Amino acid sequence: MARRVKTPPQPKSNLDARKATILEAVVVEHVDTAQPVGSSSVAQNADLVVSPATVRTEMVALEREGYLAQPHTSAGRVPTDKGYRYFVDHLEAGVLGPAQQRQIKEFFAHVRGEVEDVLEQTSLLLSHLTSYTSVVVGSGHSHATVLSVQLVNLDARHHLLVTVFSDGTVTKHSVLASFEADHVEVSEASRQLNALLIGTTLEAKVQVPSRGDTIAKLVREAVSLLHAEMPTMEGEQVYIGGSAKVADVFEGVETVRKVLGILEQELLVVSLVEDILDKGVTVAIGSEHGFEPLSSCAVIVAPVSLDGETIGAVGLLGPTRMKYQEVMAAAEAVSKHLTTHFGGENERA
Amino acid sequence: MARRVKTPPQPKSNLDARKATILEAVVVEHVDTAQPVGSSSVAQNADLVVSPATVRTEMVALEREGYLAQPHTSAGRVPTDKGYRYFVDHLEAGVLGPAQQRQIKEFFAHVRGEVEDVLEQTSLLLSHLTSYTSVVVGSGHSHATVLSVQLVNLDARHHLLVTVFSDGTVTKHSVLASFEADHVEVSEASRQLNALLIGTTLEAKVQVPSRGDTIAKLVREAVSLLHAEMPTMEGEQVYIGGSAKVADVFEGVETVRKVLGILEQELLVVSLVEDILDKGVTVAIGSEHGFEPLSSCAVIVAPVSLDGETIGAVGLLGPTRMKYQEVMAAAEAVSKHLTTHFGGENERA
DNA sequence: TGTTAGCACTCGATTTTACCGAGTGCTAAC
DNA sequence: GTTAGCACTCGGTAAAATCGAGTGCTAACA
Repeated sequence: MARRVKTPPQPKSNLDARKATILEAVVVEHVDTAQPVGSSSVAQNADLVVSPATVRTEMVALEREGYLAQPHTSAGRVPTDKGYRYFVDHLEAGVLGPAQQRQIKEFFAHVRGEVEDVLEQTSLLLSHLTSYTSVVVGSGHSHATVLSVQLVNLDARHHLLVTVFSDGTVTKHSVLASFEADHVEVSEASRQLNALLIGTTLEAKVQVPSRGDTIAKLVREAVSLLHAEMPTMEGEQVYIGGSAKVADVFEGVETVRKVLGILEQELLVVSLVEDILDKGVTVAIGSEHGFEPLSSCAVIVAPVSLDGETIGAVGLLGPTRMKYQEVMAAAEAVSKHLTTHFGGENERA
Repeated sequence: MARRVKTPPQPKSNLDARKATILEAVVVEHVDTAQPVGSSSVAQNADLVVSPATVRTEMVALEREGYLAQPHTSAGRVPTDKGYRYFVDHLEAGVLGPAQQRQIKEFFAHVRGEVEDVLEQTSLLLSHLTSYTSVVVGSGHSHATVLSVQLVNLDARHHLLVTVFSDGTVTKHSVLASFEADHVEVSEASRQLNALLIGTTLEAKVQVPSRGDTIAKLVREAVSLLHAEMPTMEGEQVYIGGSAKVADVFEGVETVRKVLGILEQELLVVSLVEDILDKGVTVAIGSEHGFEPLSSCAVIVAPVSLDGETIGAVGLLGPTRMKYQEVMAAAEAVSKHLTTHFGGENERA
């Protein structure tokens, strides 16, 4: 039962100033200590000038309204998902520490290489920066156009279809033909494929030759292979950085196992991140993403765009008890840098 | 201090039959129960017809010789690395369960797609089969020959060098030129590159044009990019399956964290596997691989070859307390299947 | 009416103690 | 060389005792 997150922020979450302060104090302390927070530490800590007793009264109210929970009688309070949600919704944009800022600048000043490499490195950066597990997603090339297609023959029946797209990605497909084709025929097929496909996107229909000769058959085979890729997630790239952090950050072997298991299924991770992005949200807390096995996790995402188009995302996965401000700032900073990195690179207008 | 593993098996490991039986019983039971093993259970269990007291005497000897250890006085015995080593050295080849055999057959009968996909799937198979973490390594294409080179231009200064090798791998390299080049020049460079490189390996030196024109510069740039790849591990492929199993199989969060951290550094994993392969060994137990952070692990490897050449390996990583027989059988079976899978595919002689 | 001090009470966490028993090493008899 | 017998060790578990952080409630207070 996923809690729906609407674009208008905090539909009815209106807490008076003091309750808000108390909630915030509880979140901050609990994130820091991982322990239930008692009334007295809140009373001292925050810039409230009230007694613990008053705080207690407020806490009872906050609990009734679902922002806090009590692990058991006579323990302190712990934020609920709803409590965290209020907290992040009312978080003013965090600033990154100077050391981290420098680290990011440094990184993007020196990083080079293929897009794939950059994304992979970025995922490591993010994970180092935040000490949570990071996910970097590069969207598939659904509206990239074909720059070049080439059919290379390995032997009489095996060929390799290599396609270059305008976004710089390269795909390969094995073509296993039921008939033999020689070098000349393959070259000709290659030429025809180029003529046919260059400039098109994979979504576009193309007119394939219906003749029955070897060349036409090769062409048809190749085109269908390429287009078969579309409906699947193929072409999506996922880079997961710091999965070892899972063991640090979650307590309980069971949780660790579950989260690691999820991370292994990269398709799942991609769709999770994209779901969250689609909702227009940057943070999904606990059950909000509607993905039960990760109900003790929070996921923070930030889109990476190019020409107004979302071409990927960076994400961070940690426990709901997470340093939201820092992590959100890091995700945002990195996604911005990535955006300009690719933007600057592709100045081919 | 890595224990050297020489080709001549068990240099001085000669235990009389009874000691061997006892050691074996201890290993088997401890692998099964994860508990120290006492003299009485050994006396009952094994087909020894001696009393616990006798077993105890033998155990004292085995401990003195370094095959067994005692967690503390008045606990049972636990095998040492040396104990496990003796055990696996004297293991007759295990047979796979019929269910597993079927699973493997099934898998290789139905698997298709690119080599990379097959290897990745295989790593999942292995991990399912054994419930340990698996590592599948594909060697780089160091002696594959170039089948095709193509330079595709993205814009005036950005080009993409796409190379197809005889082993079916495809690489891409961004070429960022300091000068502009038009479509025609790039095509010509592409043509020349083909003439120059087709049929060569990346190890071979080629005669690049020394002229100063755009085309020659492009060609030189491309060739140097390709050759720069060689010394690094690039081209190595690693597929790790079931890293979540780490959390099941090792006790202690600390160990889990450490092992996961290692697994993240894929280069490390590759070199570990290749080290073990180089030693001509199939099992590295505990400190044998000389890699301290994995001192509580055993690694089982099996090479995958093609035409007598080792083209990759499958590996399994678990605790030293591991089901060696089963796992070795699985690794061997899968590596055999992989070998014939690729062997059968590439019948282009 | 909202705030606070006071207080009895709860209940998980920690420490203490007691105890059990699996397993050992040794010795003496077979 | 093997075995039964036996005293001894020591980790693991369970029961008991204790502690104290934190609560909810009530009554007094501003």
